[in-house]
Amino acid sequence: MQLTRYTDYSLRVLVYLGMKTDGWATITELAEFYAISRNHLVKVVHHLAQQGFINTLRGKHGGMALARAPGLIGIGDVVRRTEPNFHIAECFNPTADHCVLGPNCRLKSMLNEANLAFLGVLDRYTIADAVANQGLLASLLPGPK
Amino acid sequence: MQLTRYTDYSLRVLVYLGMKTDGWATITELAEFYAISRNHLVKVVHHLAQQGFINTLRGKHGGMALARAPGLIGIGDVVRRTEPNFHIAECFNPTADHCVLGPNCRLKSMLNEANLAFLGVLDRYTIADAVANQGLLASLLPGPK
DNA sequence: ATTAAGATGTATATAAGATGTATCTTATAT
DNA sequence: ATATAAGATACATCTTATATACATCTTAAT
Repeated sequence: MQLTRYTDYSLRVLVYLGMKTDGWATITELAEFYAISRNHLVKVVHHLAQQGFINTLRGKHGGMALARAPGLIGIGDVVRRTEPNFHIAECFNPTADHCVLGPNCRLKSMLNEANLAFLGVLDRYTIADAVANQGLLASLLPGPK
Repeated sequence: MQLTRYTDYSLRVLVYLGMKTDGWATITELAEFYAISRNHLVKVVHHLAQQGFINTLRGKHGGMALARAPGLIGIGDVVRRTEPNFHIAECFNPTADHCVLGPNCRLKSMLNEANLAFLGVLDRYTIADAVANQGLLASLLPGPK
């Protein structure tokens, strides 16, 4: 059981932005910092902007910043809007479900409850919580331009 | 976020065995009932036997049965022992972790807490709970030989 | 001895996910 | 105005995890 790297990267982008004192960054800067594919990050950033988590600006001196204070961005919310699906078992996916047990099986409701518990925990935290020890993290960042 | 089909099938095998009044079944019977790959099921069954959830018998009139009463087989236990990993994010996998934030990031502990909550819910249920409406399920089964 | 069942190891196919390439659009500094 | 630095978008490809298939071995009942 794992989240996609897409979701992982989404969270990391938001954490990074929460870490920066000026809150402003470019995709290239992020890709270099985390040493991950810039091309992939482009899509992550684009999606985060579509979902309203960040604001982006094209053109010279463009970049991105959090759209709200870090304390107002819930981790559960990010995961829910980023993870492609929560088809814990086959029966969660209407277009792929072939299980003959159907509604007679109680596994589905158990797994659903577990999934909600998972997200419920994440709903108790925000990006601000993830960045709590800002001092240490800041030391990893490149200095001010 | 989803469990592997391997885990899904493992649960279905146990549910099926819990459903049958005599508690005895063969791989072929299971593969036909669920209309899934027999070859894949072979491995699922083998693993369930290794983990002590079922007893198997080779040879003529062989097959499998639950090793304990359905009420003593916890769903969480099955999922934990069947799902190949719980690497919720990259940083959970020691051999693949490249994230520069390392221990300075609090996302990991949040995600871990969420994962434990997920399994915690499943720990409250057993195979017996999954089979609760035995009457309905029994009607789906082939009649006594 | 034969047969029906599971055990085991290896190989292959499939699908999802991650990444790469190319091109387009927008903003702004000069 | 124009050049340039950024993000936006579409498409192609590579990689890997997962699922499935195949072949052979082992065991037990008849």
